[in-house]
Amino acid sequence: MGLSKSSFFTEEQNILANKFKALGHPARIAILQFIVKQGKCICSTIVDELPLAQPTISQHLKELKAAGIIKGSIEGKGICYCIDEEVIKALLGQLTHILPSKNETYCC
Amino acid sequence: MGLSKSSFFTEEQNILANKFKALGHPARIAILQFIVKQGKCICSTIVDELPLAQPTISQHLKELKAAGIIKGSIEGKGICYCIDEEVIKALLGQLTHILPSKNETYCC
DNA sequence: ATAATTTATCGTAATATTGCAATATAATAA
DNA sequence: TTATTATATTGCAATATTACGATAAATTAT
Repeated sequence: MGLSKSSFFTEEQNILANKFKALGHPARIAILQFIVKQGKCICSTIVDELPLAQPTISQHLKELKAAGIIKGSIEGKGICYCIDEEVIKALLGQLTHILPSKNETYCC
Repeated sequence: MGLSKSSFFTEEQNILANKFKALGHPARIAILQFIVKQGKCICSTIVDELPLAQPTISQHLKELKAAGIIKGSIEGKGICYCIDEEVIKALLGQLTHILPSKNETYCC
């Protein structure tokens, strides 16, 4: 029925899936890469950098923030976003768990 | 207009986003975790394990396979799926790149 | 206060995803 | 051959996402 049956899965599975989902769009990957490239936080420079309208960028930033991937804080005129290191580290850990241990035998 | 403007982004960004997108659903996380738990590949045991109909599981497996996250091979009666280690390793590497280097200063 | 700048929200059209019943396909078993 | 078992595909309804114009809200500058 189109409704994703998230209630049938564990809270952990839903949260993890949600973070990956937030990373699952080229615009959001581009935004993250740009934030990392700038080193320090930036704000609406992203709008000048990417071929998307300001409301669209704003929406993507909101999603990344809702998933906990980035943090934002007011800085002077605008809002300054940056990567939440802890979240990325946690994702790395969880992806490592999905990596099967090396000494097992596989069939494929 | 709803159409994701993937042509405006690099091939690399699109492929990476696609893999994350494949991981961005609780059912697919559950499927991957189950495959890992079983160690060896399994096939339609997933259907008995998860609260989803067989065509739905089949569709999720197809998406995971299309994104290159899992591999499948015919084994006896059924089809045997397993994690593609190399892909997970590559994802780990790319996530590490998104992790900013530690000695920088952040504003958030 | 007014203007300028920056970011967020609303509304809505186009498209994509999700889930499943029904059905098809493929391979083995009897 | 005819069953049986395992997986894939089709078609469709319900819902979600994507993108953006218009507009609002918030802040700084003049």
